[in-house]
Formats: sequence, C-alpha cells, structure tokens
Amino acid sequence: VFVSDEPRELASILHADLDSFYASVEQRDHPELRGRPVIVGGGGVVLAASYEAKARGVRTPMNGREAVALCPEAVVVKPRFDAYVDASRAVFDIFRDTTPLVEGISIDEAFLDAGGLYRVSGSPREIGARLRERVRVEVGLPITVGIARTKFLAKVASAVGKPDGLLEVPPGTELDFLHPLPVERLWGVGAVTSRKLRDAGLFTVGDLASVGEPLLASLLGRGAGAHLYALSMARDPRRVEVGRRRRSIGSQRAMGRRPKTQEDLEASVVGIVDRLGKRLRKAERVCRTMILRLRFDDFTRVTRSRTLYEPTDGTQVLMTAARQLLDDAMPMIRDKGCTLIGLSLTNLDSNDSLQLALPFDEHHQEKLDITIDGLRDRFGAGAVTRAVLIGRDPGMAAPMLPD
DNA sequence: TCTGGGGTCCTAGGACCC
DNA sequence: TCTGGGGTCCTAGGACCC
Repeated sequence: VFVSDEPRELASILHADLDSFYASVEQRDHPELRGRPVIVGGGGVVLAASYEAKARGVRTPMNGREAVALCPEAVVVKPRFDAYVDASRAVFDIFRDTTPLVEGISIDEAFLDAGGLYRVSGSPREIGARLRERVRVEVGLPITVGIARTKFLAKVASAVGKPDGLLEVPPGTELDFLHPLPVERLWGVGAVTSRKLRDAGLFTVGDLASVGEPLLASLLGRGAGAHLYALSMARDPRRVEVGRRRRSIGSQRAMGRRPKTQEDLEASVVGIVDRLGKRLRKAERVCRTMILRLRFDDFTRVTRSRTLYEPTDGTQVLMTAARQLLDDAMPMIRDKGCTLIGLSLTNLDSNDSLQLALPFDEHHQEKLDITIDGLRDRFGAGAVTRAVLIGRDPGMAAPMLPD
C-alpha cells in the first residue's frame, strides 16, 4: 500500500506569466521609468505597455499614435530584444530549478507541474510564492502565478491574478471561479468566436456550460464546440509537456501600400530566405515545406506552399523554391497589390539524417563519392555513420552503397 | 484600430496507397 | 467498370495566441 502525505486532488499546475514583460525590463534597467507610463514600441505598434500606461487604456498591439494620444506623458522606448531574451533565460533557469517539468509557451510564460514535489518543496502555493520571490529578487521582475488542477484553469487564474499576484483555484471550487467570467477569458476564444457566442446570447462561461455541447457544436463546429464545452466544465486533460520542439520557422515583412516592382519583392524574398536559412542552420534543423504568405491591398490574405522532395537547410535550395512560389503568385500580386510578404518553413526535422541528392547517371559512382564527401565535410567524418541510396523513379534500381 | 512579427492548432478536399 | 474500408500526404484557409 502506497501511503502519501500529499493531499489527493491537489491543484498542482502552475502558470507563471511575467507582467508587461518588455516594459518591466525597461523599468528595471532604467530606474527613472519606474512608476511612470512606459510604452515599448516598434514598427508603429505597441509591443508592451507598463501598468501605468495600461491604466490609461493603452493596449497591445495598438497603433503607436493612438497610444500616445491616450497617454501623452508616456515614455516611448525602442525595444531591446537582446535584453528581453537574457531576462527570459534567467527566469526560465529559475523555473527549471523549481521543477524539471517546465513547458515554455512564449518568451514570458510557462507551465510548471508541481505535482509530486510536496514533500520536497511544499505545497504548490508555497512553491509558487517562492518562485515569485526568486524572480523578483534574482531577476528584478514582477511575475504572476496561477495555480489550478488543469493547465487552462491555471492560465485563467494567472490572468485574473495580474498584476504581480498569486491566485490559486482550490479543487472543488473550479466552476464557482469559472462560470461568472466572460467568455473572452477562455483560452482560444478570440474576436470571431466571441462575436458568434455573443450573437447567440452567450456571455459568460456559465452560459456555455448550461447551454450544452450540441448547441455549441452547431454554433462553432464539432471540434471547437466540444473543446469549449469541456473548458466551460473545467475539464482539460492536457498535461505539462517538457521538451516540445518548434514546428515552424518564419519571417515576414510589411511592405506599405506604395506600388512595388517585382524586383522589390524579389529583394525582400532574398533577405527573408537568407535570414531563415541562417536560423534553420543555427537551430540544427532541416525543413521540407515552404509557405509563401501574402497580404494584399484590401488586407485579404493567401498562402501558397510547396513541399520539397527532400529536407534541406541550404539557402540556395530555399531560394529556388521561394522564387518559384513568388513567380506563380505574381499574377495575383499584380492584380491586387501586395502589402505583406512572408515565408514559413515547416515540416521541420532534426538534421542528423540530412540527405544530399544528385542526378543519377553514368557518373553515379563519382557522384556518390562527392555526396558522401559532402556529408563528411559538413558534419565531420565521424558523424557520417550510414548512407542509404534512394532511387526516385520506378524501375531505376539503386545499387547498394558498398560498405 | 487603416493594422508588426513571431508562432500554434484545426479543418477540409483531393490524390494516392493497400 | 463499379464497389468498401482503412490509411497517409499535400495544399489552402482560418482562428487564435503573445
């Protein structure tokens, strides 16, 4: 018989969320900004606003001019992303020192599973309080912690507990906590879903729960309906996942409304591909699918994608694919005008089994040698442990590579 | 709200395979 | 030539999040 002094049904999932992250880093590094409204702005929009600025109605991602109109005495500072990345690393070190079960969601928030730590570290509430104290003392930033039995409820709790707070939803009180909240508090209810729900007369989470799953499904589709109904009943089976890997890498550029030539667009694409290739190689990943994203003068969007025959991290291969996608899209662009161009790389994989391919012909043995030499060049002779020859066309028997 | 840049996940149809 | 049931992969669009 296993006897534990850990209370059953403990609320043990923590959602830790730094408050007004970029703005707080600026206030930490520039003491004269403390207590004053601070707006971190870039590209014409508000990236972050301190609570003093939020009190005046400033929000992200609000237009910069509008924000200054709302709060003329605000100090507007340019973002310093390197400083934010450093601060984030320091905070995540504290997270991982608290428990190995850390799932990062973005630069400034993460889930932590404090289950099983009771005898070592105390109750989740004690763990959360200590975490907040350490982040304040060691990194100098305010952070809010929400605690609940499920991930999504912990996230709602941290949002409700902001700023600089700690809020636990004790087991058994979930529905009392959840049902009075507006539907927009649910993770996954954005502008569109919110409008649909309100048009149907559903305003609070309690309304969703009482109206039942079938009606939600008819309103939002079966998947979304089932998901929202489960959330409204505080049911969320998702566990804290450690070691999730990025699934796509992308970069985009807003172009403004001025007319632009095909050369302008190609130059943008070249810059984006160059940046993405570097990021891909730095992350030691390869990709197989490229997606071209376009936004037109009327703000409609399309995507065009292409999956390569083999994974790559090579700038030249990516460049060729990007050019093809752009060429195919040029008629559309000429017709509707382009205000944004972007590329995403997906179908990511580790690059530990990178393939190189060359056309197969009478010089095949020579080309095989070149290919294998290329792999050894790239990864070091010891890293190439196995080579497999793959034939593409039916009927083209591929000889096995000699050992 | 005349609108940045980085992501995640889901849905749906069609081609193709066994 | 038509019919089933069980899949995978690719492409495109859309909602949502920070």
